[in-house]
Amino acid sequence: MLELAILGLLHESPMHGYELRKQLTTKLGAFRFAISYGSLYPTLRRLQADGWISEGAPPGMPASTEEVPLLTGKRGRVVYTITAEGKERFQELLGAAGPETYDSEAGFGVHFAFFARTDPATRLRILEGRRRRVEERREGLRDVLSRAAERLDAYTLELQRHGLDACEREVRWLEELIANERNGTTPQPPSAQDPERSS
Amino acid sequence: MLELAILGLLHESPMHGYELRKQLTTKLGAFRFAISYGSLYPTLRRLQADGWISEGAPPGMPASTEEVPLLTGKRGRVVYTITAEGKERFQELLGAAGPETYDSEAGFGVHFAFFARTDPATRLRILEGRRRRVEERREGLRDVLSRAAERLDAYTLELQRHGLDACEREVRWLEELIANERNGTTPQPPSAQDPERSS
DNA sequence: CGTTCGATGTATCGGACCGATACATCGGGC
DNA sequence: GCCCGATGTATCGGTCCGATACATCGAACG
Repeated sequence: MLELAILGLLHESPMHGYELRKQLTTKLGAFRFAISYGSLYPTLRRLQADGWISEGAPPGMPASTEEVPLLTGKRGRVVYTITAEGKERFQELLGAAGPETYDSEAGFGVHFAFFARTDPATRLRILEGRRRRVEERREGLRDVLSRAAERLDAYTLELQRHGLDACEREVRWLEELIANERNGTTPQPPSAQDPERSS
Repeated sequence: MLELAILGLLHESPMHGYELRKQLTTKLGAFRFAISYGSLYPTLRRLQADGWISEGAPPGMPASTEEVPLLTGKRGRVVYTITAEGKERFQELLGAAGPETYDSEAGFGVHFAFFARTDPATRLRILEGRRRRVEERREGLRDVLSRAAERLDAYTLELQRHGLDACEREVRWLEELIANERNGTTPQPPSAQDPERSS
């Protein structure tokens, strides 16, 4: 999950850890409150070991802009740049639409956040998969509320009702997005200003 | 988190792992889809080591009812019973209203699910703490939407909007619950049929 | 009658992610 | 001159998840 998110952000521009976390928080803030450094830094090191990202400025760009002068001490800010292999990996992860994509809030949120760079067919598959998942959950809650309501106290009942309401709302939201997706009226800016693969 | 949930369920009646998971799923199904055995069984063992629960039927009850006859093979079903210390521990956890109580969905959900056995003052503190947390999140989303809207693509924007909507809805829900709580018109069954401490 | 299949049931392992914590630098206000 | 909050990198222990394995039981199906 974090892997996709990090690659996606570094695909837009090189960044160091702190900035990465801030961007992660604002872009995915709707689904998770904040990403912990305890997961961010280990993941960064793993991505680097796998060759998807590398330390330092991108090879094409001169590294002299402004990231170096600030580090007077020993442990300066470390800028991470996505590699060519990393970009391929990103596309691969983007295209994946397995259960891990819609099972968790976070998983769906991250994929959705990069929908502008996902091809339309995959977008549709992810939205429909997510809808199916939420519908299952909704049915489960309805069953509990209709069949076992008398055996639960009022607070638990209220919790279920609130959960059911949220499910119904999300399903309606997804329906709308799916409909938009089908007739191309996507709420998305035309790809003119974002040429899909700028490398 | 799991600790509180398990103690709460075992407080109602002794149970084995499988049944525990099912109850967990229906009672807390509004917040988490299902609890994994990978967390359930280790937690059960930890609780047993700490002395909060014990294997076998409760000391007061004859264990002959129906849990023993089914185990013909070697590894039969293991019934867990809450101990007296476990009940104290449960009360202690119930009364806690720290950040861990409202920070995560799951944490809040579990506490809320046992509100019928929580004292009114704690209920109010937890609801208000949760509201505060969700309001902060809501403000963060509003800031992003008003200040950085033009720098985000339409999908990310839509995600934020949906998140903001969910936050506003939850705040309203909490307001209602808090109001009910304050003038005693709680949607809760009077404590007559559940004498708080039946041991 | 055997067999297969789904529900019931216990259990472990690796991995993802979090929360707390530590430490270091820098700019600005007092 | 000093402290404080924002910036910045990093680790550690712990919680929980997902996949997997394995065993029993009753019912369905040939």
